[in-house]
Amino acid sequence: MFDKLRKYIDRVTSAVIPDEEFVFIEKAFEVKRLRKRQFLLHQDTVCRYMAFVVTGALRQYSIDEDGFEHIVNFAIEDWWISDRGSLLSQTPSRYNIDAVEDSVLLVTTLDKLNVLREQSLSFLKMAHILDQNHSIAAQKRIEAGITMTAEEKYRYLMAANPEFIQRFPQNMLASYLGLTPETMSRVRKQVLAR
Amino acid sequence: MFDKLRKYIDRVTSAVIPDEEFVFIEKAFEVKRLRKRQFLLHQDTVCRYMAFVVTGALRQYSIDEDGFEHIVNFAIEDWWISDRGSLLSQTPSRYNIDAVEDSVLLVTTLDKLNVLREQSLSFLKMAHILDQNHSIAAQKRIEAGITMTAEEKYRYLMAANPEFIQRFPQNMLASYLGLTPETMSRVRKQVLAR
DNA sequence: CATTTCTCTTGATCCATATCAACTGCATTT
DNA sequence: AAATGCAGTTGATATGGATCAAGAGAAATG
Repeated sequence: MFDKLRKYIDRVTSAVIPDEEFVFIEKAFEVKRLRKRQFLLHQDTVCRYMAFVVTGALRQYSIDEDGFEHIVNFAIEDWWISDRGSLLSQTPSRYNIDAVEDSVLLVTTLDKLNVLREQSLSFLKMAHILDQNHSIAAQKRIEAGITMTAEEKYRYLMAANPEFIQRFPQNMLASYLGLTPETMSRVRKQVLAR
Repeated sequence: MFDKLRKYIDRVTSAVIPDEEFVFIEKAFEVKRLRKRQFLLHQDTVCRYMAFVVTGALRQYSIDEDGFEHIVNFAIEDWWISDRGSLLSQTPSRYNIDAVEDSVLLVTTLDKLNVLREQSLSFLKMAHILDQNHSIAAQKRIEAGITMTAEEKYRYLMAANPEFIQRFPQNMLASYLGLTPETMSRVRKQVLAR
């Protein structure tokens, strides 16, 4: 359970966490299990958790005035998921996060997170690297949105996150790319044809 | 010159930097002046600087295979600009950054940045807050890209960054929103009509 | 295991935005 | 002040992707 998180931190920091440091990390997290369709975050509530995905798959999405869902993020094993804006400022979130598959998470709260960053240098480092990676990926995704055609978006997804394509149903992938399921189906056919 | 940066850090951290700490910050930065059209970063080169804009205006953009520019970021007074991905990993950038107006910057390098984060707690805090804000804004922009119509994008820009509309020519704003200048012009007319 | 409910596909049509083109200032250069 | 060029506007036309509709599997549910 916690071992998965430990290995993850070792990997992204390219180091090995000392046992005495990992104790703090263990104490800051608790296990949370979600069945498919259960929620980690409901819109209009304050985001309580920052979650590390041990097993399973989740999605983060908003719902527009016409009731349509727009998926803004996915998370699978070894990913983090939360609404940082809401968590940090303790204001209601515009997003929902729910489980696409039965999932096991390690969750922590804002307070514990703040303490943890002071207690564990490894964790601080990891958080920093995470921020960087996140910001780089976000930059690329913004660019994709204003630059790419439907087919290019799909190809980009195949290149950047092939796991997602195996893992999530096509209508969700379509939403994530900002396409309709119909267009997604046609584009996929096109791309696979060559 | 440096006073602008000092006030900025005080403001975002909601605190006052002690003099002895600000000395480190002053030492880590140097002044760089750019005339309109001069570059801070050329694509295919490694990004050297993280820059704080004292006065002026800059843009960050990529150029696609057909030679079209796509603006991914603007920066004006009190904004930071850099290609973090390139700076951090010391790999060639896909972006250009140039001055849209004559500009005065305070620039620092990766090495100095790393030292600075250890020397100044205020700076570390600021960097952290910056990361958060950046990641929240990026999330929203991604959502905007997959959710909004042309008119909604323009309205969103008016709401989120009204300074940009005064400051940058319309064709650049169009590129930033992922629209053609023609569509931009029509949408603007629409919006201003009411 | 039958029934209901999703998901995906395919076709027909529609619409928002891109593209192409011409014209009008402004601003910059000579 | 004439010449050149660029930013913005407006109109006509084209097109990528959305929408609407129907059917076929696949999967969840009683």
